[in-house]
Amino acid sequence: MGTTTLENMSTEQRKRQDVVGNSQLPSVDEKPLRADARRNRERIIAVARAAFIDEGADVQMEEIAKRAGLGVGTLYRNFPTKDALFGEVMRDQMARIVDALALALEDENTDLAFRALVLTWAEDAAKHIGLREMVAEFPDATACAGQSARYNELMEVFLERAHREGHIRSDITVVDFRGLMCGLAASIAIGADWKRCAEVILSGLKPIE
Amino acid sequence: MGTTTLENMSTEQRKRQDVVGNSQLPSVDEKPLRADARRNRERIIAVARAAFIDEGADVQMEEIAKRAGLGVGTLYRNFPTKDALFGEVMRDQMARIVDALALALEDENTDLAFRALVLTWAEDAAKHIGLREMVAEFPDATACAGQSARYNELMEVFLERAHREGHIRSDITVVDFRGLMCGLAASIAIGADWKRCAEVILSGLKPIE
Amino acid sequence: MGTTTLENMSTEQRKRQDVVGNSQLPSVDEKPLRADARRNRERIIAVARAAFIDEGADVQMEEIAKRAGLGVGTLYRNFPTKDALFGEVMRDQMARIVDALALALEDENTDLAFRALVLTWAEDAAKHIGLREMVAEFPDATACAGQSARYNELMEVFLERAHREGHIRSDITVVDFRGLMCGLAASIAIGADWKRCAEVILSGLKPIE
Amino acid sequence: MGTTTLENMSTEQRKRQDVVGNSQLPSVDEKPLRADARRNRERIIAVARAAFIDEGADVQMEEIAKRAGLGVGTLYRNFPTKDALFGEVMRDQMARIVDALALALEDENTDLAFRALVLTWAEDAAKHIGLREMVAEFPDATACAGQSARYNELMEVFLERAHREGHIRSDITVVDFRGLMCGLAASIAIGADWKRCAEVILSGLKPIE
DNA sequence: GATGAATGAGGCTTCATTCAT
DNA sequence: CATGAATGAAGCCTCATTCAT
Repeated sequence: MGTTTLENMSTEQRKRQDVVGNSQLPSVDEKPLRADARRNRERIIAVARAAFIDEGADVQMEEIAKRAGLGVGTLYRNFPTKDALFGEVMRDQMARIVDALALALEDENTDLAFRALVLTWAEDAAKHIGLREMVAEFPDATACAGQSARYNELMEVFLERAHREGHIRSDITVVDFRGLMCGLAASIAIGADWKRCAEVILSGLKPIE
Repeated sequence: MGTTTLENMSTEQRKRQDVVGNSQLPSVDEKPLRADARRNRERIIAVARAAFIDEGADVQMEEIAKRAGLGVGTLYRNFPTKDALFGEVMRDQMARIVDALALALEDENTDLAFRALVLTWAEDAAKHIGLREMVAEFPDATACAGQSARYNELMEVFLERAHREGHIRSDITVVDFRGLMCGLAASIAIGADWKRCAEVILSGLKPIE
Repeated sequence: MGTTTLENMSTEQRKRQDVVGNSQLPSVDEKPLRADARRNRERIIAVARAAFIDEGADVQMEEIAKRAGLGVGTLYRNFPTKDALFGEVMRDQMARIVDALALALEDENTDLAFRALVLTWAEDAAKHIGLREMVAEFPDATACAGQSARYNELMEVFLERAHREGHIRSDITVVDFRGLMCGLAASIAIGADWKRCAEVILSGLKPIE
Repeated sequence: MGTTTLENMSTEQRKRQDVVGNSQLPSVDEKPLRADARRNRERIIAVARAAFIDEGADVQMEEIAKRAGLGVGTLYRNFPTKDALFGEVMRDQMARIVDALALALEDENTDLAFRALVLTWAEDAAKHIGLREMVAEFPDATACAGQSARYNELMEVFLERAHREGHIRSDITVVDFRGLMCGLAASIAIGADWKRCAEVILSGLKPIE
């Protein structure tokens, strides 16, 4: 009792915020009207993100350009290298994750918010098997050091609060948690059930009474 | 009671069997003795395994050849393609894992044996970050379908027994467990602490009282 | 009478259509003008054709690229594999041969047209010793199955007409004729005189009175 | 009348001498008895000849060694390079051809002997499609310059006699004839009927009345 | 000598990146 | 600025040849 289980998912569902978000790409149809150079950049990121989180980092630049309805040259005008693009996409993805985290922090029901955060992540990871690879490279990416730092700060607070409230073990660090989330994605990518794996992690994070 | 914790690791340690094993490569110095035509094949596997489990699948054939003190041709004499070599290494690695599992099954203390299995895996994964990639490809590898099937059988028994004895939840499937182990490796590869992550998984696998 | 001999070649010459055609490659000097993205493809084919019909199929892709003043990548952008390029060149060459055949069919003087066809082929084969190898692979090439079929149809008609008019033996099939032309090229490639060999074939094809 | 046609093949058959000969390879079973180092060389040539005339020059050295029941090293002990082996096989093959020619020269019925020579060659070429490639390289092979020269001498005589007796045209040189034979093999290799093609050549070689 | 494992130059192909239009 | 054709380094693989046993 007090423990949130899979049974009351409907309640939890309301709280979740998809860390992947809508993939409403800016439509290609609109003829290159003048000031949408900015649009292009966002369009590229959107397309690249979709490609990278769905298929992993080895999607080719030509392919991304094609899907964006652009030439490769335009990709390279916006991002000097593939790594830079991947980095930018990581930043974008990280921003969503940080946003979701920030939102979760506002929830006064720490336990429920924490559960929702992990479950949403698992569900997203089930839909986008490339997510694991992307989050696996976060630590190395100087590109999104800022986002990463903010994530760490927020998660630090979140973990601390959750611990204080008795929801999770005290020894888990932010790095551990990030690792576990990456691991969760890896489990799911291999074919494991996202709900059960998420429950194992969630359950395993609880304090040992 | 019954719960094995991190405190009595020294006891557990005795029980573990390294699933990676000693990497004592036959030294290169010894002049190519005649009868070790066979040795060479094993040498290649050993070197390739070291390379693949330490750095992942994209180590180049030339590099493996160099490390083995051989020309690429020799690699290709023994394995028709890079995939074949990788597959063989997977089979080799899988064999160790299956052996460790079989040994664990012989232990009458199911709980302890289970713990040891997971902890050893975590420790290995910490030392060899390429392991995640390798195990992630097991399911697809026809090369080691046999090993994989045997793993599933044994683990099925193990999980069933552990469940019956009240050590783990009942809903976890073999696929889930394999996924969790792969995920554990992924967590660790990102920099999370292997012991803590393993404990989270182990703890999370316990039945919900 | 009716028999055309080597003596009145000048007359025949007018009727012939070179099945190899002018090898006027677009000069390399002209700076890569924009609109000749299409030109480049043709340039590649032209260069590759020159290489293949002069030296055979084992000219390297790098070599062809170099001669075309291009990088290998450009070759592969236009043709996915070397076989595809060779196939395209075959199609191109076959088209010329079929065109020459179609033209010959329009000539009301069947005998003369037939002679001219064979003689032109012999002369071409003398200039391009790789032609034999190329025509030898026509039958297997799915790439130019259409051209090949059309050749067969036309030649069937041609042979039938020539036979009906009493110019060639009745037992010769289209396959035989193609074989003989390939053989003619082989004879010439070895150093035999193209005119004499062609005359032997032509004479041998006449009906046995 | 006087003209030999396909109808009386049985008569011709008696006169022919297979220029390919029996492929009775020295049996492998006999344990390396002492003085058969010599045997090995002949065995290699026999096996290599079978391989080359059946499949062409790109049969691999390993393959030939395997078929000969030997190691590659032994091949290379006997022949320094693949070209040397191929050259030796050419010499061997050429020897058979020269022998057949010499035998044909002994026949007082020049016309019949000539026909038989060509027909046998065509039949052999139909059975061994690699023959074309081999004879195509005779001219370049210094290895069998002697055989080649002898062939030329004998054929010179043969052609001269045949011409004198009114069986063949006067303008055909030995090089032409060799070319035509190579071409005949090429025709056949492509799928043309060996008999009809041979008849075309034979008929074409007759003097123009 | 015989053996066959080892060698490595050379060929085909890919794909991130550059650059002329 | 956008485009996409061109580039070429780098990776996989083959096979004639060498060499240790």
